[in-house]
Amino acid sequence: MLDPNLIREHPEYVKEGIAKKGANPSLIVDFLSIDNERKILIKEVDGLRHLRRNLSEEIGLKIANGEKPEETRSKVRDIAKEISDKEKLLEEINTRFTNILLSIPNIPFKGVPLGKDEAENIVLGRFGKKRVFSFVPKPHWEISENLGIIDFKRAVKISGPRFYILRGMGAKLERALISWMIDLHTEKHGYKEILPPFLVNRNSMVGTGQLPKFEEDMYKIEGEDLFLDPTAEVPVTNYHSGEIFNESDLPIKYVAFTACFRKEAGAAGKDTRGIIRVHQFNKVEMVKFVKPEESYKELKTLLENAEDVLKELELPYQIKMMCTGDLGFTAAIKYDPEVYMPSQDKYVEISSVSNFEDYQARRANIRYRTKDGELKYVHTLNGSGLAVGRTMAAILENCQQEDGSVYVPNVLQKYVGTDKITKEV
RNA sequence: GGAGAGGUGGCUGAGUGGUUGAAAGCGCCUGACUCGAAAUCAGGUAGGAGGGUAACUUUCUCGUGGGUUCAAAUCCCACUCUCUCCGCCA
Repeated sequence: MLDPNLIREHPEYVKEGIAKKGANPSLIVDFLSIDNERKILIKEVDGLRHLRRNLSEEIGLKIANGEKPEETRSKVRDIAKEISDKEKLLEEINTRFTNILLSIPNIPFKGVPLGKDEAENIVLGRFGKKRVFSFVPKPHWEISENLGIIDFKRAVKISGPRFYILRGMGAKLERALISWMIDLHTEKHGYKEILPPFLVNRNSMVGTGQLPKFEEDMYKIEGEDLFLDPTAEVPVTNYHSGEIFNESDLPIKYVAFTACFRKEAGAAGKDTRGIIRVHQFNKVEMVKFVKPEESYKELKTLLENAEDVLKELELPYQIKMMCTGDLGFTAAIKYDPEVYMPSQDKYVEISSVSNFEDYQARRANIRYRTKDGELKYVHTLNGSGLAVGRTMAAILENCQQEDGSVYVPNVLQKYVGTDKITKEV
């Protein structure tokens, strides 16, 4: 959430900021009026509590002195009644206060280009060499079905649409990608590996900003306070919720593999074939907790770490910078590395690297103590490194051969145990 | 799932109705001593929300929520989590 003081002191700035994301600036007007009401009520309640306390102590003294406290006692009884009435009002207003704070999105970083939606995102650069094909490259779903390494039909039977089953070398390639990516980030980039639960509670989902606003996109366990991870960002960021670091502990860098579960509620008809948009996919995610003054430096290396995966796999990619309208609810800035898919001659999002500044840290209450003893919110960042299913799709398409086989990128051969995937039964 | 025990500050651990947001110890910070360090001595050391430029001040928080009472860390109820034993189970 945003700093309430920032909203109080610079309401116009905040209004403009959230308007760039397409949020309604009237949220800020509402917030300020609730805030005002709340402060008045707090003052009243605090005053009454103070009075009650003093009179109660008086009663104690009177009893000790052998005096009769009845008169004071009935006075306090009346005050207590008044307090409990006002407390109910305060509780109500506190709920409204929190709810509105939770529904105000983060403000874009000043360098983020203004834009309404994904059409106005900016390509910052293209990297890697696109292969010249001597044949018409096939889409990954054809390649994989021909090879017998992905089964789409039976996935529908046992689960439903937007699921898929990996078999044989398909399954092994997926496993290899996960292991290799984690090893790359732990050994080369200095991240600590975490394997978190795939189910998290509501509080965690609120902490990272998935809830309360995007509940319809999340899978919920019926009758329990549990949701399926939409991304490892949720368990890993909340790993430190409510905690206070020492300044010397920062930065903290984690890499985590989880399966990710998404309803894809608003995506009807989009990417219906293949493994690009599915309800369950594997992802390796990097998460950082850093000092505010270092967060943009850390963002840069985070992006480099994500790009490194693509570089080592020798996959052509581009970096897109999200415009204000496509940043999402919680991010202040976001870069999307996109991998080249030959069959469509298009770049497809394969990672997403964001700085949330202190927005998630406030929600999840993650702070650190400076050398001077001051408490401050950390900045949180995360980036996929990478979405494993989409990486597999990219490998299948970019590394396909005319005979239908697929060569395995150098760095993976050790993990897969072969340099070539051929048709299997 | 059944039975029992227990949740107090960074940690250990006192506290069973009235200046207790909380003794003591450890840890940490500052100062003194020291060439420096250790030891020792003195002092400081939870968080949230209001108010105040600030010093400071009011209030809330002893797992969570409710109740009793003029007054609750302390009494009552519910829930929750942890630990031990039994059962079940990958």
